[in-house]
Amino acid sequence: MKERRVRVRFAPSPTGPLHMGGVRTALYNYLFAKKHNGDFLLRIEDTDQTRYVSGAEEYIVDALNWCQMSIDEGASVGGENGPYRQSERKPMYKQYADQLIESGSAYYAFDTPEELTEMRERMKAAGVSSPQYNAITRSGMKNSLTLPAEEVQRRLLANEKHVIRIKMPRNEDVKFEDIIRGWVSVNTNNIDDKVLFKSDGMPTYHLANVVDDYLMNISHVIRGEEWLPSAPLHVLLYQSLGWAEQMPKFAHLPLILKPDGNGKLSKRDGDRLGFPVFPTNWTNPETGEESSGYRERGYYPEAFNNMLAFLGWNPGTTQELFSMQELVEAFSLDRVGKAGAKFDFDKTNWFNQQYLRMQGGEQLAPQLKPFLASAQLEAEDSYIAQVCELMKERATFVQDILKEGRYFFEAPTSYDEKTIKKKWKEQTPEIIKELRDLLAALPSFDAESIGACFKAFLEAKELGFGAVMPGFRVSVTGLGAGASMNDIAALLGKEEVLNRIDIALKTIKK
RNA sequence: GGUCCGUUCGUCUAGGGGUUAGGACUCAUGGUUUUCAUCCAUGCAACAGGGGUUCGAAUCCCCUACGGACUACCA
Repeated sequence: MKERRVRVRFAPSPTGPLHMGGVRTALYNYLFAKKHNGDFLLRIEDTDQTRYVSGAEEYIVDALNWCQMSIDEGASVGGENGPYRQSERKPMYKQYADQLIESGSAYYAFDTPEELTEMRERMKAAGVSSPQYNAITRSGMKNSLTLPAEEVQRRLLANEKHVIRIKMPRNEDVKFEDIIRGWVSVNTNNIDDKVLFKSDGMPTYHLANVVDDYLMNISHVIRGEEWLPSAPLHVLLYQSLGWAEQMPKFAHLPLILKPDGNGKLSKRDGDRLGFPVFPTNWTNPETGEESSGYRERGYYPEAFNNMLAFLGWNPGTTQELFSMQELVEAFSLDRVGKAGAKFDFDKTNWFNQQYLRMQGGEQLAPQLKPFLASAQLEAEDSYIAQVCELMKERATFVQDILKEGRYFFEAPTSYDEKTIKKKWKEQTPEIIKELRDLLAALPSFDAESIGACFKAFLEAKELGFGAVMPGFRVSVTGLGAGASMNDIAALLGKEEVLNRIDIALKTIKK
């Protein structure tokens, strides 16, 4: 049998920013597509006009972009199967709804919202916990199954408000094989007569989704587990429309759970727990409320992707650091777990730290520059690169290099109190002064010479490291801890170091 | 409530009949370091419970418990 070309879609609805769970779904789709040399489409599911949020679609495209998932087909890039916004595909759906009516798989329903709630309440009162519009209840409602044909015609011609519902068969087992979960079987008695076509002329998710996946020749539907319960309905739709042969394979992904308590990670968990849930910053256009994103917090998209990929998937080896290309090569849906994964912020930071460290000082320098600029500090590129190289081991984000090593770019304006209190003894000024003069006489001011000089000084004076080093460090950096003083001093240069010592000796008072 | 899906260290997970149940993050301890971080080493720590099947079950089956998703003219 000829293999079908792999075509997958990520199909968010533009009701707000994408959150991590959505990004991971997109990522798995992307990885799967690329692994099989297939296509990754972005389809905007905006059939609910009342929930449309302006800027959300742009946000989604931008976020995907930042995460380095290139879109093969979509509204932002075009393609042969467009349009890629369901609102723009509106005229395409009606015929399929009509087809379902003609084949007897669907029917018109004229019930008003009030009548529907009335029915539900009546059922509840009768002891039915979750009332459904189904094979039983539909006989008591106003629809083309109960109303005389002439009246249905009359109402239709009069343009009376109506929806189209699927006629869910009675007592049939719908089975399908999910790539992640295996065979899933649901009896149709448990599924209601879902609305396929709304009274506003738009299809619901279910119809639009199936029609579009068919028309766009989607081979695999990879989506969140929240869709598992409606998958049987979709399967039925493919069958009723005569598309059983073209039905895509399904893979329902486990959910990403809140790190605390229970439940799936939601948009509202945002900054509540001290970490972003969004890939990039988002400002709610209605309320002006701001939510922080990984990009702006200083995370690398590679680290973010790597972390996300491992939330529910693993390569089966002990390798944890994967470039996008490696992820593509290693990815397989077989290795996606079934159970939900709690998000772990510590691990996310660890990934970022690893990615930071892989880079050389020259790579890091341009990243640090904007932070220097906004702190109104400046330095030569090669100097910044050296600072980065020296400091990267102790940073999680590039900006940490500035945070931890501000003294590389300006003389300390204050001195760490704890260190002064504990280490700045009565004789310290005198010792530091002597060391200063020794350093001043050094012909070559490199780390090695400084180290040698320092050591010789200790030996001559019969002093321990602890008696000299903290004073030296705090004088030059203002801090009690940090990178090797030899390296720091060498980088700063002789003049600057001597200068700082002089100032410190004048300034520091016990 | 109903339907469906799930359950291995605190967290992410490996493992699919015979393993001292492995790795990673976190944490703790020790070593390296003038210090902090890094790095290295070590440690803490798990098969939800009960029944089967089997010579043998974390692994297969059933039940229970717990968790989750869904239950709209939202996706």
